[in-house]
Amino acid sequence: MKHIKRRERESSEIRRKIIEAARSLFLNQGYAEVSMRKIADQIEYSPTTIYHYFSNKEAVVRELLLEGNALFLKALQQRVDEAQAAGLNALDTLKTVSDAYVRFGMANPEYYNILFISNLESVSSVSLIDSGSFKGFELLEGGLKVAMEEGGIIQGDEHLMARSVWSMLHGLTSLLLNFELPMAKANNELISFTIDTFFRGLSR
Amino acid sequence: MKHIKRRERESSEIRRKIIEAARSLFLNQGYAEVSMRKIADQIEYSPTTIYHYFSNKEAVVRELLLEGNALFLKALQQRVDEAQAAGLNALDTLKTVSDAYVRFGMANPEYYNILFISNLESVSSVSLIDSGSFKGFELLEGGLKVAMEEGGIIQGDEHLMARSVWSMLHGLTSLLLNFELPMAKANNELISFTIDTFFRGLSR
Amino acid sequence: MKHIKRRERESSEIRRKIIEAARSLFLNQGYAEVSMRKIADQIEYSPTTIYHYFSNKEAVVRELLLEGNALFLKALQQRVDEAQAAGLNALDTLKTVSDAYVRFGMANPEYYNILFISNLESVSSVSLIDSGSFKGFELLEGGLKVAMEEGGIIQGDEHLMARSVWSMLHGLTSLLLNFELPMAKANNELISFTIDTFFRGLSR
Amino acid sequence: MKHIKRRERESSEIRRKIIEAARSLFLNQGYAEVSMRKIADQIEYSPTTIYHYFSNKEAVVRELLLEGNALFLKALQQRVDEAQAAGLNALDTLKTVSDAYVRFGMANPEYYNILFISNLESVSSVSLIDSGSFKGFELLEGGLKVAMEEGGIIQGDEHLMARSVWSMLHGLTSLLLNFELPMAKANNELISFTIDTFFRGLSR
DNA sequence: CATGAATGAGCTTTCATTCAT
DNA sequence: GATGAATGAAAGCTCATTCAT
Repeated sequence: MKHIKRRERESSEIRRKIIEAARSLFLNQGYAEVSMRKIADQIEYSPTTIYHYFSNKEAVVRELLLEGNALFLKALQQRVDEAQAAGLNALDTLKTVSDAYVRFGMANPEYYNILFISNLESVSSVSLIDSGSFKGFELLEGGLKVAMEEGGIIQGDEHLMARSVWSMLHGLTSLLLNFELPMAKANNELISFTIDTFFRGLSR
Repeated sequence: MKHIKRRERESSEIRRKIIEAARSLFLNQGYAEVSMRKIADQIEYSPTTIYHYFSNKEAVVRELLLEGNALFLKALQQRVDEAQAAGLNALDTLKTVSDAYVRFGMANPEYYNILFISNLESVSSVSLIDSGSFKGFELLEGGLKVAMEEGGIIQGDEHLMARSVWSMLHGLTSLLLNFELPMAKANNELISFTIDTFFRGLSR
Repeated sequence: MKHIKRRERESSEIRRKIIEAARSLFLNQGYAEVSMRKIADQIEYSPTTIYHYFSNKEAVVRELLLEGNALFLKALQQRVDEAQAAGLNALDTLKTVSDAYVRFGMANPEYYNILFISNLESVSSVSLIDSGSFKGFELLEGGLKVAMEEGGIIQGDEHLMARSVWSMLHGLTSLLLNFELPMAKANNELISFTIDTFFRGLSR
Repeated sequence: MKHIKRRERESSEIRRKIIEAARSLFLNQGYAEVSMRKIADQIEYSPTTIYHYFSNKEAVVRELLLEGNALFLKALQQRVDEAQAAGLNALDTLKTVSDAYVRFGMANPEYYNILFISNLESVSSVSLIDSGSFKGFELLEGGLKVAMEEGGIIQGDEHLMARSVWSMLHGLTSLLLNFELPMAKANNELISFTIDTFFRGLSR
């Protein structure tokens, strides 16, 4: 029994190492640079070993994608829970969740890239319906609907609004991540200013 | 003399062909798929020939980048000129230029990708100061300053505001380009709604 | 004791499964496609398990070869027995055994390929003397000798004749198996015509 | 001009070397052993170089196949011509062409294997209609028809007969090539005996 | 008895690039 | 001005096999 447990753990450890390495390569060099060989080099195993744990390269990336999805959704959901615990209204909840979106991206640039920037067509087999981005979208849409009912924001098509909010958040995040413009100063300020401005535009 | 002239012209023609081919490959298959061999195949010259006109692959991409920059800036500037010809105030000018930004991205996805999405680190040698994005940024910043003076928008740090506007525009454009979410309906509606909302948030 | 018996039986079962899987891969995809991994996958055991029952890949193939040999010889012998039970003369016996040869090949293409087409040099360690092909050859030779004595066929070197008959049968079988020429029509007709013609040539 | 010629020749020389190497590997080790690397090693070029001359492995094998086809047909045709020059009747022509068939196989074992033993499905793109085997078959069929008309052989379906003759020849050749049975003695004797016997069976 | 772990060697193929001509 | 020749490096992947447990 112990034996089995140890084995399983070891198994998982290498699996972990593999996707950690993939994640790091992804972060530092982009998708094109994630190669089985480089992963193998990084974890100091032979390339063949990776094929023990993943059936091919796509499977590695898919795992990364799924993991990112889960973390992303968890981060959003957690902020929602906190907001509700604090008794925030729908509009303020939307704002704090928006903040959580951007924070997630900044804290997990590699995941954010995988999820929303790199166009991983090859891995599209991951069901969009189950994906964090889809669920996150629904969460956003739901929040907007409630905010409308509460009268915090203007009436309108919540679907359209959700796409609009998402655009703003995505732009904010991806510029922060990939374009450290020389004039970049206070990122925090930019984040709150942008979110505030946008939601002010939505307020009645 | 004539000879030389003809040669030069031919030279330029091939240069043209090369970057056109690169652009098309970029558009249709993504950066990773742009290879010297594929460019050569497409223009029906040998790979070696490309090295007559460009010292290496990076140089080809850089040229594309410069070209994209120029077109991008031109598109924005043109809209500014039209706005001024029409006697628009600063706020409305900003809005129509914002529209131009997104339209450029949609009309020139390959350039937009090269300029703002693909992280072409290798080509970072292109001076940012001269880049279209930088000039576009200044243009935006200037517009915001004037709008403040005109009283159309709230007072504040125009630099911060410019980054904020840019974020919104970039998010809008890149989501439109790379994430045709299944729920995508009316893109035009999304564009105008987002821009309007954001600038309403900036208005006093 | 029971334990051992059970184990042995299980052992044999897996041995069986292994060579069955190998045979099926051989048949469906050719020798090159028989890999230890694929066999393992097919029987749903780990590749390592195979090495419990066979020392290496060659051993698996050799087993297949031996099995094929046995079946082949059995098929021929059975037809001989039937012929004698029916009181056929030597010439007619030869003809019906020839038919059995071709039928065996068509009914067991994978074995026929292993035995007579694939050139399994690596497995040449199987003693030819014990092989079905050798025994089959002797059977053929013996039949020819008797037929000569009976006066059904011309006098001559029965060894040479046996090789000759074998050639004809092998050509017939292997063309039928591996070259379904578009003009292929009635295989049965071809078989009987060829055998009849050849033995008419041998008749006095 | 000289320059160009030399280049072309060199070009062809390497092409030659490549397919010679492939041919030799084919002969000595079988199709599975023909690898781009091994070819490259044998001709002492880098594997990449081969891709200058052939677009992929299949193209190399296809060239071999085409070449074999051509040589095969040429060998048969030549014997036909000789027979006609010598004024042979149709039956004797068939017999000498049969001999040529077997001689070709023995003289060019690698080609014979490629053409008629290895089942090169991947290369089936070579049109069967144009193939040497098909043309050779037609030649055989035609000869049989004439022989019937001349009264040298029995009346019958010349198509069936051609398949039958082909079977006999193929069996003879492939046994000679791939099964040097220990009892092998006089191959020449076997060849003529088998051909004679078969055609005696066909004679009226 | 059975297997998970691991590997070195090999596979076909594409890449950017250089060099001589 | 243009190219054919050539390559080293790297890609994703499969193979038979060994070893410790």
